Amino acid sequence: MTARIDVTDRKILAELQRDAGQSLDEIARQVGSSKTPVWNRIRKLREAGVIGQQTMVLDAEALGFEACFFVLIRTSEHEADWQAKFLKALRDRPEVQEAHRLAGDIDYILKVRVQNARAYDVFYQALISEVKVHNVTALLSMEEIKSTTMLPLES
Amino acid sequence: MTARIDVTDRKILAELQRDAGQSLDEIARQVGSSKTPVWNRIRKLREAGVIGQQTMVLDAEALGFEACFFVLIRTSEHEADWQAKFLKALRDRPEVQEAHRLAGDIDYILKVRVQNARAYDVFYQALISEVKVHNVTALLSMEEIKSTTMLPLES
DNA sequence: GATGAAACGATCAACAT
DNA sequence: ATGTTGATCGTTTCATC
Repeated sequence: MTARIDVTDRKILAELQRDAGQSLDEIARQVGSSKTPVWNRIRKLREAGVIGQQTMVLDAEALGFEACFFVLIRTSEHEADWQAKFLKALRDRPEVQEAHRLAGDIDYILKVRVQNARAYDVFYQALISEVKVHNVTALLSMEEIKSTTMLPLES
Repeated sequence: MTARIDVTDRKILAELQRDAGQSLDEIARQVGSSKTPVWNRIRKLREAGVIGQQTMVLDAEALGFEACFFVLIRTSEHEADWQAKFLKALRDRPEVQEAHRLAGDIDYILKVRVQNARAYDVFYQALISEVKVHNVTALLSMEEIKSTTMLPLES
């Protein structure tokens, strides 16, 4: 299933996640190879789904998204169709940037990025009116110390 | 300070975060403009810091990062130099993908991506030996329902 | 894995509105 | 001031060795 990913592949991936804008020549130089083999590897990694979306990371604050909440959710419902409905609600709401189902006491965690506290409340009210949840705790971020999607690929 | 960002800028940004690989011509067509003005706007947004890193999002699981933890941290220390040391520790550790300072009861939340539970323990032991923390709760992700850095820019 | 050719895209200057 | 055109240059893509 999973294609074998060797040291050169990992170096290429490390470069691509660091700066997806650089040219093949630059990447080839960094990984100690040349254009064509690098290009073929990238194509294969893309086909295998190892490489996903290519995006520009934007400055949330500059665009008016000044509030960020982490939301801890406990629920008493664990039937399949409740879950399907809940997951769909999360996937459909663009303010939800992350959603994970957890092991243990707390069932779900969300990261929600909104304009301000009032916009969070609108989101919250809409969510709880759509699906029943037992307990919700919102943690308000005061400062984003770090935020990256980069994986440490130096192995 | 913050440059005015108009509707066209927002449309361009929406396209760039959706797919940073598309050509200027495509973007221009999508936003109803043409190449040069779009290019000038992108340059300005880049200079203003609204556009940050250009990256490829990789499949963490395919690369062997099979465990993801959210870590809730309480501390009793609130002096400036403790904080500086703590923040530096977080920024220096590549397994920390997100770190936020919070309002309220819990002081910090981290998102930590590692190979497996044992690698998390190594990280945890290293962190608490570097800086004193009062209380740590780790939430283990069982399923990544959603993960994006995209901001909802349809305003 | 290297070479090179053809298609394509970015960048910028000169021009037009 | 802002949009349009096109020339130039670099890059990607792919066939061939």
